[in-house]
Amino acid sequence: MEKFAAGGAIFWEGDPAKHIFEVVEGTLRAFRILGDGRRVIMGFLRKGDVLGVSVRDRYLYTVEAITPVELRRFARHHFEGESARDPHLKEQLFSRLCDEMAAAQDQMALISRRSADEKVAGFLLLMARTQGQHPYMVLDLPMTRLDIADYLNMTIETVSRTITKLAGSGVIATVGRHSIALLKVDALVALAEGGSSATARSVRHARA
Amino acid sequence: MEKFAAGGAIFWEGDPAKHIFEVVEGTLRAFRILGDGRRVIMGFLRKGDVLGVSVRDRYLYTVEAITPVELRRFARHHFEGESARDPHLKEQLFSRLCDEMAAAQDQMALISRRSADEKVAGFLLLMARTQGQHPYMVLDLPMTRLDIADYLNMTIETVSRTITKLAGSGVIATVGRHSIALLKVDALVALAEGGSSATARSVRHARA
DNA sequence: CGCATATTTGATTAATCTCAATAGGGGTGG
DNA sequence: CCACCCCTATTGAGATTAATCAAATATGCG
Repeated sequence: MEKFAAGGAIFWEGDPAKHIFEVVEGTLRAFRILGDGRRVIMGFLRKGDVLGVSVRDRYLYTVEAITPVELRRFARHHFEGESARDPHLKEQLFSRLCDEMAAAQDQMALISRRSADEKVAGFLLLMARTQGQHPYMVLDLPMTRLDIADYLNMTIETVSRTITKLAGSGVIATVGRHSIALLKVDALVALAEGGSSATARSVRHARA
Repeated sequence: MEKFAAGGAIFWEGDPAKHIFEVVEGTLRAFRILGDGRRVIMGFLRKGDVLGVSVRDRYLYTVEAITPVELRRFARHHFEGESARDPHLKEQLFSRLCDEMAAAQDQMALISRRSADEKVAGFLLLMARTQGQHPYMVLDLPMTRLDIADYLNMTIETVSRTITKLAGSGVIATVGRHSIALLKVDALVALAEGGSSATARSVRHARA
C-alpha cells in the first residue's frame, strides 16, 4: 500500500511499465502532453480503477494524484506471459481492459459533442454514473476547472461560463468549488443529447 | 472467409457479440450514433485489423464496409473462459486489445487538437503511418469527406476547405477524390503539432 | 487572517458552423 | 465506348460560438 500527496506523479508517460496500480482511495488524472505543450486528459481514476493495464512496454500517459491517494502496487511481470498460470487472473485483467476501452470510447463520444453545454452536461452525467448515486445527488469533483477543460477539449473560461449558466437556470447548483448538486437530472440529460438547438442537419448526415 | 459489398453492415451496435472478425481486404468504419442522431466514427479498419475484441457481451459500435471487404470470422467463445487453453492465443488477444487501446488514445489526442489544420494534418499523418509508406507517398483514402469529418469532429465543409488550403500551399496534392499525395511531410508534421499559431497560453496551462 | 491561486466575469476577436448553390467524379446503361 | 445522371465535394457569404486577452473576485490553505 502506497500513499501519494496531491499533485504527486505516480508514473510518467514513457516510463518503463513495470507496475500496475489499483486505486484504493482518492482521485487521479491520466494525461498526455502534446508536441506543442498542450495537455490532454485521457481520464480520471477513482477508487477501484486500475492503472497501467493497457500498456505493454512503456506507459502511454502520465498519472498524477489530484487528491491524496492510496494505491496498491503490483509487479507487471506477475501478470505476464507464462508466469500467469491462473486463467482467472488473465480473465480479470482482460475484463478490466475491456472496461477501460469502453470508457475511452465513451469519452470520445463525449468530446465529439458540438456545444459547450452538451459537453459539460455529458461530463456531469458521466461523473454521476461513476459515483453511482441517485437523483438530486451532490457530485464530488476533486479536479480543477482546468482539468475538466483539458478533458473536454475546451478552455477553462468556457467551462466556467457553462457551469455558471447551468447554475443560473437551476439545473445544477455549485456547492463550494468541488461539489455540484444535480437539481434537474432530466434537463441535464436533454442538454447532453443536444436538446436545445436540435441539429436536423446532423441527423440528415447520420441517415445518409 | 466472407465478403461484404461497400456500404454493407458487418454488425450493429448493441448486437450480441458472438464473433470476432479479421480484415483480410478492404476498409471499414466503426461508429456510434448519439442520442440526437449524430454519428461519431470511432475508427477506420484496414487489412490486418481485428474487429470486436474489446467487447464482452454486445458490440459497442456499428461496423460498415467502406469498400468491398473480405473478412475472416471467428466465434468469440473459442477465445473465452476455460475453453481457451492456449496461453499464446490469450496473449495475442491481449496484445491486440492493447493496440486498440493505444489507437483510441491516439485518436483522442487527435480530436483534442485545436484548429482544423492541426486535425486534418494529424489525420493525414495517421493514415500515412497506418499505410506505412515513405515520404512523397500517395495516400489511399477510401472514406468520404463526411467520414473524415465525423472522425475528426468537424463539418464536411471545414474538412474540404482545409484540404483545399493544404493543397493550395503545396503541402499536399489531391489525386482524384480518394487519394492524396503528401508533398511536404515535415510541413505537415509542423502543422499537426500546432506549428502555425503557437499557443503560448496553452503551454502555460500545461506547466501550471 | 492574509495571501496565493483558482475561478469567475467582461469585451473582443477569430474560427467554425450553417445555409445555399455550384462544380466535379464516377459509375451505369445504352 | 461514350454520354448522362446522381451523389459527393467544393466554394461562397453570413451567423454563431467558443477562444482569447484582460481584470476582478472568491476560496481555501497555511
